[in-house]
Amino acid sequence: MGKCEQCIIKQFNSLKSLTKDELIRISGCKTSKTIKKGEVIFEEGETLHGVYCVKDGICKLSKLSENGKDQIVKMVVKGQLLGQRSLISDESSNLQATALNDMEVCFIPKSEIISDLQKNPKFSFDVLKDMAHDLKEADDVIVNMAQKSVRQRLAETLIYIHDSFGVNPDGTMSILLSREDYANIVGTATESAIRVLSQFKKDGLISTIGKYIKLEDINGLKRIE
Amino acid sequence: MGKCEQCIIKQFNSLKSLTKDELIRISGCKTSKTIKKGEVIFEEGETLHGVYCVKDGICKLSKLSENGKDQIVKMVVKGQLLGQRSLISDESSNLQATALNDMEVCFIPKSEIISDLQKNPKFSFDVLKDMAHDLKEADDVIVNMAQKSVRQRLAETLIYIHDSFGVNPDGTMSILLSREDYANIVGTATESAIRVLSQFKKDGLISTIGKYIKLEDINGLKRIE
DNA sequence: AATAAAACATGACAGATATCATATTTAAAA
DNA sequence: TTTTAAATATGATATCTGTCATGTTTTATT
Repeated sequence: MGKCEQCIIKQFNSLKSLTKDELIRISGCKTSKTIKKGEVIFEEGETLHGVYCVKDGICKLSKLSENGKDQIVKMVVKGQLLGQRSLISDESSNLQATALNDMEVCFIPKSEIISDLQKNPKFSFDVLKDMAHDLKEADDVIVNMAQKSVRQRLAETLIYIHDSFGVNPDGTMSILLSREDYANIVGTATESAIRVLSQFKKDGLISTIGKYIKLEDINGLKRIE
Repeated sequence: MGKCEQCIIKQFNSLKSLTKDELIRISGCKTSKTIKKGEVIFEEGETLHGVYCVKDGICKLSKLSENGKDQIVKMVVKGQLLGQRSLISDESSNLQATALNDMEVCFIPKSEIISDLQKNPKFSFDVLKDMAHDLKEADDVIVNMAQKSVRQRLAETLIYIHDSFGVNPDGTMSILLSREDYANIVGTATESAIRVLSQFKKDGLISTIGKYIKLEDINGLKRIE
C-alpha cells in the first residue's frame, strides 16, 4: 500500500499541511479502497467514521428531495477530500456520495485525524479555507437556482464542468454524465434536460462524440438567457 | 465602551472559545457601531478588514443576480458573527450585508483576530463548526430551491423565520420583512410572493397584525405541496 | 445473436410562475 | 395637511417547465 508522505495527491488538499510525522501516522491507519462506478460510498443520514481522500475518479454528492428526486449538490474529484464536514460537525452525513466512475480512495479514520485538526493550526486553517470556498460556491449555486432559467443553469453547468474537471485530448469533457445527472444538477425534469441539450446541439453550442459532450461555443453558452 | 470579556453576546458565537487574555486584547481594538435600518454594512466585492459581532438587530446577506434581482442567501441575527468567511479566504466579500432593522455591532479588525485563529485551536475549531453548519444549511437551501414550488418555499421560509428568530408577545414573528424581501428569499417575483401570502391569509394559515405576520396554522403550512 | 433493460428523444398538454398593467393602500416628505 | 412616493394588491396574459405518453436508440444480459 502507498505511503501518504509520498503521495502526490495530498498536494491538492488540506493534508499537505500535515507534518511528516503526522502523515506517517495517518499512513499507518488508512485503508485503500476501490469503488466501482455507481456504487454508493456513503448514504444520507449515515454516520461517517472518517474522511476519504480521492486518489482517482469522481463522485457526486446528492440529497434526496421529498418529491423523490435526487438533487446533486456538488461533485468531488481526484485530489479532494470527501466527508470533511462530518469530521467536524459530529452529525450524520447530510448527503449521499455516489461514484460517477471507478474510484480509488483512501479512508482515514476520524479518530486519527481529529487530533491533528485540534493540534495543527496550519491544517485546521487549511480545512477552514476549503470550507469557506465550498460555502461561497454553495451561495452562488443558491442564487443561480433561484434566479436563472433551466437553459441558463444547464449552460453554466456545462461550462463549470468543462472548466473545473478538464477535457479529453479530443476536446470532449472528461466527465461522463447521464441526462438524468444533468437534470439532477440543474434541478429540472430529465426530459427538460434532454430537450435543452438537444437544442444546444441543434444550435451548434455543443456537439457529441459518442456519449461525450464537447463545448463548441462557450461564449454562445454564456450569452444564453 | 463595553468590554468583550464581560459581553454576554459572545456566548452565542465562536468568540466564547477565546481566552480571557485574547478577549481583553480584542476588546482594546474593537469599535462599536450603530447601523440604521436599510443601511449597507458591506457590499458585494468589498474587501473586509475584519468581522462584525452582532450585538443587536438583524441583517440580510444577499447577492445581486444578473437579472437585477437581489437574492437573499442568509440572515444574521444578534449573537452571530458577520463576515467570517472573508476573514479566512482573503477574497473580497461574495455577499452584501444590509441591516433589516437598527443594529448594534462590534467591529473586530482582521489583523487582531487572525492570529487567534492560527494559534487557538479551540477557537478555530469552533469557527470550523460554524462554517460546517452554514454549509449544511446552504446545501438544504439548494435542494429546496431546485425541487420545491414557490408556495412550499415561502411556507418553509415563514416557519424557518418563526422558529429561528422568535416571536413577539402577541405571537407575531419578530422580524419584519417586506414582500419584496420574502420574494428575494424564496427567489420569485415580488407579485408572486404577494399573491401567495394573500392566499395563505385567505386560507387561514397566517394572519397579520399591522405589518407583522403571525403563523396561525404551522402544520397547515407544512402540508403545502 | 437474441432479448431485455436502460437511456435518450420528442410530442401534447396542463400547471406554475413571470411579466405587464393598473388599482389601492400605506408611509414618508414637503 | 397635502403631496409624493413606496408598498401592497389583483387581473390578464405569455412563457417556461413538468408530466404523461410513446417511440427510438443504445447498452447490458442471457
